[in-house]
This record gives sequence, C-alpha cells and structure tokens, in this order.
Amino acid sequence: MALDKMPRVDKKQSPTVVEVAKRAGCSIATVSRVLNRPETVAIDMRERILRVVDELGYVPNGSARALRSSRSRLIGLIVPTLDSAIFTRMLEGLESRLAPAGASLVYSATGYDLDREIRVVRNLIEKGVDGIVLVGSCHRKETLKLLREHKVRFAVTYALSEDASIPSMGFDNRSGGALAASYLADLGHKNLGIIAGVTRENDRASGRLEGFLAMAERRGIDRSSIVVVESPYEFSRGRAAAKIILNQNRNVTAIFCGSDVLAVGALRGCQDAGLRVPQDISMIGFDNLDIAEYLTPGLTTVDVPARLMGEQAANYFLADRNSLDIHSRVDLETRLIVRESTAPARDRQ
Amino acid sequence: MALDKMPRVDKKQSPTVVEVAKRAGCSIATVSRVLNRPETVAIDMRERILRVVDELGYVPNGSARALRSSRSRLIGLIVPTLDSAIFTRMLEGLESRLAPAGASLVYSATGYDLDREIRVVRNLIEKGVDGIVLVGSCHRKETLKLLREHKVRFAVTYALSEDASIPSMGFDNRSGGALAASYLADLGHKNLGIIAGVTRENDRASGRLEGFLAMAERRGIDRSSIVVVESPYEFSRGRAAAKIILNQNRNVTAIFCGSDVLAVGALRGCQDAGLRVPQDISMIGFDNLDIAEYLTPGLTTVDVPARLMGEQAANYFLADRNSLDIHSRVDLETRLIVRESTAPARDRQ
DNA sequence: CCGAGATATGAAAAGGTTTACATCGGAGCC
DNA sequence: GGCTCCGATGTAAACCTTTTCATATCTCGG
Repeated sequence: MALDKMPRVDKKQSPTVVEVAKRAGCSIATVSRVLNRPETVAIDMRERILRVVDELGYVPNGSARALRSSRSRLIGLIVPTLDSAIFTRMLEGLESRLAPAGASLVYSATGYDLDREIRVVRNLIEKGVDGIVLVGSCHRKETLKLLREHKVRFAVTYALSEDASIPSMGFDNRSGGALAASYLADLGHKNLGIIAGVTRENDRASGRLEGFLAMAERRGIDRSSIVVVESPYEFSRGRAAAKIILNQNRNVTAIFCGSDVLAVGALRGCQDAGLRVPQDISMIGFDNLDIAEYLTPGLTTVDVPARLMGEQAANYFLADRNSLDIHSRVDLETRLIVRESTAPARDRQ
Repeated sequence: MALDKMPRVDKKQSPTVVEVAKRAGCSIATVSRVLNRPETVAIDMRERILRVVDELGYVPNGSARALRSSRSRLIGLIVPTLDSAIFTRMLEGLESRLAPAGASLVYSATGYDLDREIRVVRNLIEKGVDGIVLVGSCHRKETLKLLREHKVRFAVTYALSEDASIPSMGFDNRSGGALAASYLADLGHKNLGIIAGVTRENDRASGRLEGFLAMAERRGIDRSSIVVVESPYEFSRGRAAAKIILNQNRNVTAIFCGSDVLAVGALRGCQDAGLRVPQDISMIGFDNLDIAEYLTPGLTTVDVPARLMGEQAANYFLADRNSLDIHSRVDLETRLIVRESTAPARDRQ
C-alpha cells in the first residue's frame, strides 16, 4: 500500500498568530507584542487578544520564535553520565531555576569521552541552545573552538577553570582532596589507600588525587606507604579496587575514595574481606551524595556544592549582557562531613 | 552608559547554507539535499559540498530546519524528579538511543504536581518537541487535551495505561507489589508493615500498594495485622516511617517499601531501633536501584526495567509512521531480586 | 485651536531552512 | 534518430515569528 499517499488528516492545523489576529481584529504585530511585552499594548486590546489566545488554545511556535529572535530558551547540559547519581543534583538545581524563566534543559551524556563531547556540542549548537553547561575544564581544543565561533555562552562546573576568561561555577578539587588527607592525618593514619577516579583527561579526578597526595606529604606521610588505584565511578569497581588495595598492603588503615560511588563499593569490599569499618579500616568519600548519610556506617565524605553549582550556572545563563560578569565566576567551597566511617588509626599489628 | 548602543561586534555571522552554496558553486537546494538525503546527489558534487561545509565550519540552523520541516528532533521527558535516582536510569536509556539518531532530550520536572505538569507540557509543546515521555497514566484532562490538540506524540512509562489508545512502555505495578507480598508470605511473615509512596494521584504508588494488599489477602494474611504508612520518596521519610510502624506494632516482622529509596531509609530506621535486618525484621524494596546490591545487608527488592523502558520509548519516538503501532505498547516484567535483607519470619515473641 | 510629542497599532521584511515543481541532459528503446 | 523516462540540479515559495519603521490618534501647552 502506498503509505505516502495516505490522506492527510492534518487539515486542522494548530492556530497561528495570524488566526489570533484575525479573530481579535488586529494585526499580528500586536498579538506578538501582547505575548512578549504586554505593557506596550492598550489594556482592552490586550485582554481581547488574550481571550482569543485562550479560546483557540494558541501556543506560539518556538522554532519560528527562535529563528527570528535567535533565542531558543534552551540550555544544554553536557555531563559524563547520570548513572552514578553524581551529577543529578546539579541538574536538578539547574532545572529548578531555568523552568520558572521559561527555559528548558537539553541533556546530553558523553560517557567520559572527550571526542564524543565534540559531537555533542555540535549537536547542541545545531539545536540552537542559548548556552551550554560543561563539567570540568578539560576539553578538546575543537570543543572550545566550536563554542567560540558560534558565540555560544558556556560555563564550566565542578571545577574552576584556570583560564579566567572561561566562566566557571565550581570548586577546587585539590583542596577537597587535601581536606580528606588532612583529616586522616589528624586521626593518625599512616598507611593509606586511595581509590581515585580515572584521572586521564579528567581534571576533577586528578585534582582530588593530587590535592590529597600533596597534603599527605605535607603531613609527613610517606608516599611509599600510600597505595593508589584508579577506577571508573561504579559501585562494582570500588568494591574490586578495595580488594586490590587490601591485597597489596594489609596494613592500610584508611581508604580515600574519589567519589562516594566508589566508597560505597569499597565499603562493601572491606566488609567482604572481613574488615569492620571504621574499627579496622576508615573510609572517606567525596561528593556527599544523599545516600552517604544512610549507609551503615554513615560515610564520612567531602561535600560538593552540586545543587548550588547548578543554580549558579542557571543564574549565569539567565543574566542579561549587563550583569554577565557578576555571575561569570563563582568559587564555592567543599567541606568535610564527618560521619561514622572514620576513626583513629588502630595500632599497627 | 547607554549599553543598548554598544557597538555590535557580531559582524562575522555564522555561515548559512547560502554561503556554502556560493562557495561550492551550486544552489542552496543541493546543499540541503546533501545534508538530508545525500544519496540523491551526485557523488562528486556531494563531496565538494561536504568539503566546503567542513572548511566553513557550517552548522545548520536547527530552528529554521524545525520551522520548515516541523520536526525539531527534540524529545521531552517529564518526570516527577531526578533527586531520588528512581528515574535516572530511564533517562539514560532514552538518551542512549536518542543521541545516535541526532535527537536530544529536553528534561523537565514536575515535583509530583499534576498541575505543574500541565504548564510543563505547554512549555514543551511551545519548544516544538516531537514527542513527550510521561511517567504514569494519571494525568489531568487538560494535559491530554493539550497533547492531542497539538498532535504531539507521547507515551506513558512506569505503568501500562488502561486506555489502549495511549502508547505505553511499562509494567504492572500491581503484580510487582504482589510479587513482594507473595514472597513475604512464603517466608511465613504475618505481621507486616508497608511504607508506600504517596498514593494520591500516583498510580504507580497506589498500584504497588493495592497489588501487595490483594496478594496478602489471598495468602491469608489478616488485613488488621498490616500497618500502612505513606511517605514521599526520601531517605529521611523512610527512616521516620519505619519508626512509626515499629511504634504502632512491635510484632511486625517484615516491611515492604514502595521504593528502594524508602527502603534505604527504613533499613536505617530499623537499625536505629536496635533491630537487626533480616534476623529481627525483613525488608523488601521496589525499583532495584544500583545501590540496593551494595547496602548491608543487600536489599531484596522488585526489579523494574527502567533502562529498558527508556530505550523502548526512544524506539517509539524514533519510529516512522508505518511501524508506529509495533512500538506503541510494550509490556515489561518486574521480577523479585532476593538478597540478604529478607529471611523467614522469626518466632512470635 | 495648532502643533509637538507621546502612545497605540499596522505593514512588511527578515530570519535559514526544506521541498514542490520546473528544467536540463543523457541513457535506453524502437 | 526521435521519444520517453530518469536522475541531477535549480528556482522559489512557505514555515511563523519578531521587529523596524511608518502611520494614526490623542493629549496638552501655548
């Protein structure tokens, strides 16, 4: 059957501004004005038009609007993934601010692949987004070139870009790591394990690791007594990594994880190995996911202002040209949240 | 200072199809064809144009494309929230299928408010989305009217709509609840607690509850020995709810939670009360979130095919008119995942 | 009562693409 | 060799807004 030739049932199209104008007895310009800058239209005309709009169920065509005004009210969000719950809080923060302003969020994932990020950015530019939220300040040159050439507003989160010209609303991953190291040193731990995220092309993961290591050194902990393992942010990987560390150095009394996701897995891994947390081994995470408080034991972790970053990013994209620079750089703080998964180092065996 | 009068630096505009055509020495129609149906253009011309596209860094204007073709390649996703991690897996499934097809996901949250859902739908229609993914089959009349009048393709997830004309890719929440009840009955539990989600205007929460209750009755469990509490899907609420149940009936030997999020909180609540899970009390959740496996004890739960629903929804929206009905209804299964949080009922005290 | 200025509305162009239709060559057939 | 038909390309209209500029009406001071 020739499906192409099927009768078009679309006879009754969605009403346009023309239809509204006709019924209201005015020009389309006036209708447009009522919708965009109501105060410029006489009160009675305004009300008449609004009534017609309502009657007809008229909804403006966003594509046409975007084409003409070159503003789509779409903000792109590019994150590695949402699977691990790390970025959802930022997303919620962003959306909560965007929605009241009539803007929407276009979500894209890269799977921690910077080349894929290029394609994703191109796709978002094609969709005409007014701005793009990026995670971290490590990107391909091509990504930035694309962004600049097309004059798309963008910002970096979860990190503070060294390049001051790049807007960022984030925090210093290094000092977050340092916070954890410092606390473990306070507790007297000397033999440490670290389960870092994959540091390659990931400034957050590497920043946390470096910050931790630097502070550990400052506190007199011997680098040779620190075991470092890298693994992707997955529960199962954290579990496996804990076992590797335990095998490598049975004297480890504390493990720092580059993410709570890894910490959850590692917690389980330690328990699998018959170790009690925190009596036998201390565990400290990073992110302060909601779940951290509800684990047993509650997870000591470094809090990341995820939601706040989302909100601040939204502020930046919603800002008009004049107040842009005010919002273009927001330095936020990490802080240590002490719960039950950490304790003073046990005596050496 | 008159900021409005600032010099426009936008002299160098992004190149358009006209520019490409000029450089390639052809008409704009041919350029468009190369981009959309390359096989209709001679190979040498095609390559020449592609080269120019690359040189210029030309990116098509999505708004213009959407306006003319009335296809935006945008799919809207409306969920209650992403905070609780319940819906992120579906989102990832959806996005993973959409992205390769050049489509993007527009995310909106309702906060479990059906009136807000109406506004969100209107907003998405205005953005010109090609389709909308909804959660559950409980919606305001106005929402559906909007969707129908504007001929926006839409589908329901996390439930199977009774109205067969509404496409849905979901599962039967009642049988999911029944699964849990049946298993607890098998284990000999007679005094039960239920922490359901808020059932008002939520067919998933109420379905799970009803399904559980119905099966419990069938298995001879006395309704009067079942304590039911409703609470929003938050860890803290689950914890509080567990305490309420324990206070109300100290003989409860098992608790069914309408969501893993509640179960996590309840687990903690029981431990707070000095109860061991599963020796003193069994706990069973719903959703099979990734975290469930990593709790201590591992959480017995009802698995929901979240990712699959997202993928199937994507298939539906990506399908062309011909194969639409094939994809328009996908019944998926829930299944019980037994872990360590459940055990045979302890003897009555 | 006239003219200036403010206010409200209309006419028309512009924004960048897709696509129906027209055109132009060339291949295949009798 | 002329005719048909097909494939490749071009022309121009259409998609629906926003926005600039012009016009018309009204207010108010002199």
